[in-house]
Parts: sequence; structure tokens; C-alpha cells
Amino acid sequence: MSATIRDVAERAGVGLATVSRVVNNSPLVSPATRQRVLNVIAELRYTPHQAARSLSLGKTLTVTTIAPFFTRPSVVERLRGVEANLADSGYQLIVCNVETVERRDICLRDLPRKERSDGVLIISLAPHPEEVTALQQPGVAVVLIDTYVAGMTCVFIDDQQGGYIATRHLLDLGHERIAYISDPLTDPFNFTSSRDRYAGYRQALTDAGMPFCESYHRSGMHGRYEARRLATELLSLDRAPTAIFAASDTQALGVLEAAHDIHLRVPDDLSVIGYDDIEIAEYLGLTTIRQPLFETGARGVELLLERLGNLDTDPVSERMPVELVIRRTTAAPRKLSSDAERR
Amino acid sequence: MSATIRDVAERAGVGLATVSRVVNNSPLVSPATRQRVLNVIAELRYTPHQAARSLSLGKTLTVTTIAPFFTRPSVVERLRGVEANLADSGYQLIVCNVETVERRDICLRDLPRKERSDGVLIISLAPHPEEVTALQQPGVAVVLIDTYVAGMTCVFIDDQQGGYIATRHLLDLGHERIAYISDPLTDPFNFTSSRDRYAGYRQALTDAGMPFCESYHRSGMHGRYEARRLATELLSLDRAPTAIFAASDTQALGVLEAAHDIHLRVPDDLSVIGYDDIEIAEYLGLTTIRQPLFETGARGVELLLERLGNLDTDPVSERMPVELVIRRTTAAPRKLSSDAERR
DNA sequence: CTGTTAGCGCATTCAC
DNA sequence: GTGAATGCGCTAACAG
Repeated sequence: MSATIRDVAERAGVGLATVSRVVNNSPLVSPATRQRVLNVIAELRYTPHQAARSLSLGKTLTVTTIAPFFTRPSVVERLRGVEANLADSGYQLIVCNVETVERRDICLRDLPRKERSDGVLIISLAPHPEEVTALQQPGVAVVLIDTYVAGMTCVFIDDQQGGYIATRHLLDLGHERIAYISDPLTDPFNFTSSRDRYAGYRQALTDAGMPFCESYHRSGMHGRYEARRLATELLSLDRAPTAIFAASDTQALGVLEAAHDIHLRVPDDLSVIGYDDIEIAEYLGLTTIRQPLFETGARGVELLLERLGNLDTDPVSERMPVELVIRRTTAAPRKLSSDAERR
Repeated sequence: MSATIRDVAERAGVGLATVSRVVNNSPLVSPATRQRVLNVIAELRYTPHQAARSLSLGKTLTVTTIAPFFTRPSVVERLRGVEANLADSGYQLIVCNVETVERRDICLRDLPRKERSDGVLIISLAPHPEEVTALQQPGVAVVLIDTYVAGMTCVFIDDQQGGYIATRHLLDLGHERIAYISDPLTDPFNFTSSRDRYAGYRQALTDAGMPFCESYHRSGMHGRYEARRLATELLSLDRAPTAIFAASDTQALGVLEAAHDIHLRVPDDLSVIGYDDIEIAEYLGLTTIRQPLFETGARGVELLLERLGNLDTDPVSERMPVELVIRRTTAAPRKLSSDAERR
């Protein structure tokens, strides 16, 4: 059995409280006894028992992160931001991966409870209205990452702006047939990014006086294969698009594959722009919208830690900027170039 | 304040123990009272307090995973395997990311203690001999993933075999100048994979009666950029290699970049083989050695869960197989082709 | 400055 | 079947 605070106290010839004070760096201990206790602690390899500590403190000393689809590079990057800022806070990080809707609902309902965790970070999953009221119960601090919900503390991305910028970039290059490939706009997980980026896409089209063509928007399950399929459909349309905006870099890869399949050259025959700027994007020269992934995680933790201090602070929400990164998969459409030459 | 077991007991007009029995599915409760208690539990939204539970049980109900470099795709995939198998076990998953040697040492020393966690999974970090004896202290179950240490329970990859197969594949294609790019063979984290794969590489060369050329082995910090630099060095050698075996797919990407930089065509001018078979490998058509990443994590948890049951089982170790995946970055060397033509 | 005491919420002997 | 009592290891009042 490992040493308890009592063992240390006896061996050092002091009371329990003194040991506790030493462990918790209380200044109310004379240097002499402190040193003596410290020696015994080292000797016995004493470590405070986490559970006992939390029970006594009334805090779990734990932060839970609920995230969908671990594998998605964007989620990993956010998680890394979370971990980085939590490592030295004294809080342990509990992670919970959500890959089904059932799990999503269970996690959102059961995990944010003060008996389980002092704070909860929810990544990319927007709580439904009923869930929001449950989440606002006092006791647990909740911070939403990559999602905006009025009345809750969130660190989110201006995805509408991102969609706008992406589309605008294509428009500026002279494209007139711009398609958008994304996850389903409404899904049971309640992801919001595809939806917001879509709104930006539509807005940019409108602002440019460009008509929106229903058949230029395709959506399907997230992932490269599905995106490839959707892009193939798009590219075999009568008036095939000359540019495709994919709601994520992963999906943009699928688009590139589809183009390759039918021997279209990128960017000569087809422009492709992604979203996220994951690591491989640079390698592939993919034009994309960069969003601060790591930073959202890191900032989310900061806000959570603040709230952990005093729970009754007003919710704040912070919007993080996106940025267009132009690389080698976008260019002026061929038709336009020839038009230009003709003049 | 949230409801405690006492609140439930009072409201249901029963004793504390009865509520506890209901919560823990003890059969020693009459159906009638059970139902009554269940109703009150639902009504009060009662959830057992984790910390109190563990304190009383003498178990933390927690499993800790220590993993280096969250970002590495291989680590993420293993973690996913861990999470998948732990989700329904009733244990919470605490994750700890290690990005510096100091953290590595601290984590390995402080986390595997029964006061903190019932079980620990250590991914890709080989404990040093002193650390091993500490890890074998009773109380915590420890399972090593992607690492083999005699006397401990491990799920590991036959990396020497992997290195052998990779090199052998190149040899079979007719290559005679085969280089190897990897992490440093010995590093303070004590990663073993680069070392083992190197051993396999050397062995394959020897078995083929091929001399080993010191300058064909380059090592440097893990990552694409460094690998690109190393490959560039290699390719500007007088007798440049015709094939490069990279110790990871990520590094193989760097090699591909280096080749591209100097307009070498792959696989015509240079063959490249990676290791891991991460998702992007398929997209790029990278020939590689596939290792069961997800599975090692998943299997590691299974073994841990078993050990959690009875701690004094003998350590077991399981070796997982690797597999050559031939795609489009390896081919016979040009020189040989022309030799063949000449005949 | 330091020791003593009383819970924190729950599982678990024991009696009934 | 069920309830009352005990202790898990620690922190925070409190008294000295």
C-alpha cells in the first residue's frame, strides 16, 4: 500500500494538517518543519491521493473534453491546444470521443455534471436548445469550442466569413461556375461549420450578382471518398463547375482525386479551395482557408480556467479570424483566359 | 448543489445502503423498493459522485495514457484504438501528451501510481531500466504499446521485421543503393522504432550480400522538413541512392519533396518507401509498411482491463504483424532496367 | 506556527 | 431484504 498523509505525519512527528500545508504550499509552516516534512515525503514517495483530495475539496480537479471524431486532423489540432494549456494547470484532462449520435447525446447529458468534472470543453458540437439550459446549470463551467451559442462562453470561428472569402477568391479569379461540397447542412450531431460556410458562399455569390445554382451544391458524409464521389458528379454535369470550394481540406483531397480520375488538371482545368489548412495542405500546395485550430483549443482552456475560478462570470464569446492561403490549386478559369486573350 | 445518495435515501424512505445496492445492481433488493429508488434517482437526477466512489472503493476508476506528440498521425490512431475500447468499460480516460524529455521523465515517474490511476498505457515510450522496476511496483497495471520491454506487458510491432521487409522489397526490385532516413537511433525519449527498423534494414542488406554504406544512413529530428533536408543531402551524393527507405510516412513525404525539388521522378528516378500507412499514404500512392496502429491501442486496453481484474497475472507480450503495401513510389531502378534491356 | 476534529459521498461490513 | 455504523485520505475550520 502506498503512503498516506498520516504515515508522513507520524514519521515526521507532526500533525496531519502540517503535512497538508506543506503539500499545498501554505506559508503557515516554519522552514524547519517544512524541510523535515519534505524529507519524509521524498523518503516515502508520498503522493496525495487524488480522489481523497477532490472529495475533500469538493472539486474533481478534472476537465473533460467532448470531441467528435478524434481522427479528423482539425479535431486533433484543437485537442493539442487544449492539452498544451491544461498540462500545468493541475487539472487532469479526460477525453471523450464521440462517433455516434447516441454517444453525443449521452455525453452532452451526463458528462457536464459537477460530480464528474469541474469543467467541460465541447468541441465542434453545438448543443440543442434543451441541452443549453441543462449546460447552464451552475456547478460546472462549460466552454464551447468551434461553435457559437448565445448565452454560453464560446471560442468560435467566423465560418461564414471563411466561406465568403473562399468564394470571393474564386470569384475574383474570374470563375462563374463555383460549386460547394460539404457535410450535410443539417445533421444529427449538429455541426454548424458546413452550414455557416455555405451561408458565406451564398452571400459572396449574391454580392457578386452571381446566380446560385442548386445543382452546384452537394453534400454528403464527411470524408475523402464521399467528397470524391460528389465531385465526380459535379464534374460530369453539363455545365460543370470550373471551381470547387470544399468545406474541409480532407474533402478537397477527394475533389483533387476526382479531378485526377478524369484527367482534369488543377488549377488549369479546375480550381480547388479547401478549408482548415491542415498540415498536408501545404505539402500538396492546396489553396485553403486557414483557421486557428490549435489556438481555439488553447484559448478555450484559458477561458475555462478563468471560469473555474469564479463560476458566476458572464459568458463571453470570442470570434477567431480566418485567413486565405493562396497556393497552387486555384487560378483563373481557362475560358476567361482565352476571353482575355481575345481582347 | 447536486443530489447525494443521502437525499435519495431520505426521499425514497430507505437506508443509504439500499440506494447503493440499487446503483450497483446488487440482487439483494426487492423489486418493489428497487423501483421506488430508481424513480427517486431519476427525479433528482442523481449521479454518484466519482471521487467519493473511488475513495470508498480504493480504485480511481481511471486509466491514464501517456503518449508523445499528439500530432503524429500514428499516435492519434493508437489513441483512437484506446478510446474505442475504453469507452464502455466504466473507466475514464486521462490523456497526457509528452513533448519534452522533462515531461516524459516526470510523467513516467509520477503518473503510474495507484493514488492517481488504476492503470496506465504508455505509448511508444520505452521506459529505462530504473523506470521499469518502478513500473513493476504492485498497485497499478501498466501496459506498453509499441514498445517491448522484457518482464512487462506489451503490445508491440515487429519493427525489425518491418525494416527488413521494406529493404527486401527494394532489393527485390533490383536496387543496390538503398538509403535509410530516420529519427536519431538513440534519443532521450528512448523511442525504439527507428532503431529496430534500422536493424532490419542492415540485416536485409547483409542477407543479400550487399555492403552497408555508412553515408546512406541519415537521421534527424522527426518530421517532414528535416527528412527533406536529409534526403536532399543523400541525393546530392556522388553515388546517390536509387531508393530511400523512410522510417515513417511523414518522413517519406519529405523525401518525395526533396526528389521533386531536384526534378527527380518517383519511382522512375528514385524509389521511396515509407512506414505506417497513415491515411494520406494511400492518397499519395506511397508504398509503405503497414502496421496495425488502431489495433495496438485497442489490444493494449484489452490487456490492461484484464490486468485490472487480477493484478498478479504474469506479464504477457504480443507482437503484431506488419505488412508490405506496394503502391506507386517504388519500382526497379533505371540503371537496372537499361541493364536488362542490354541483355 | 501547529495539532485536533469534523466532514466530503459512498461502499461495506455487520446486525436486525 | 434492509438499515445503521465505520472508514477510505484529505482539507479546512478551529483551538491552542
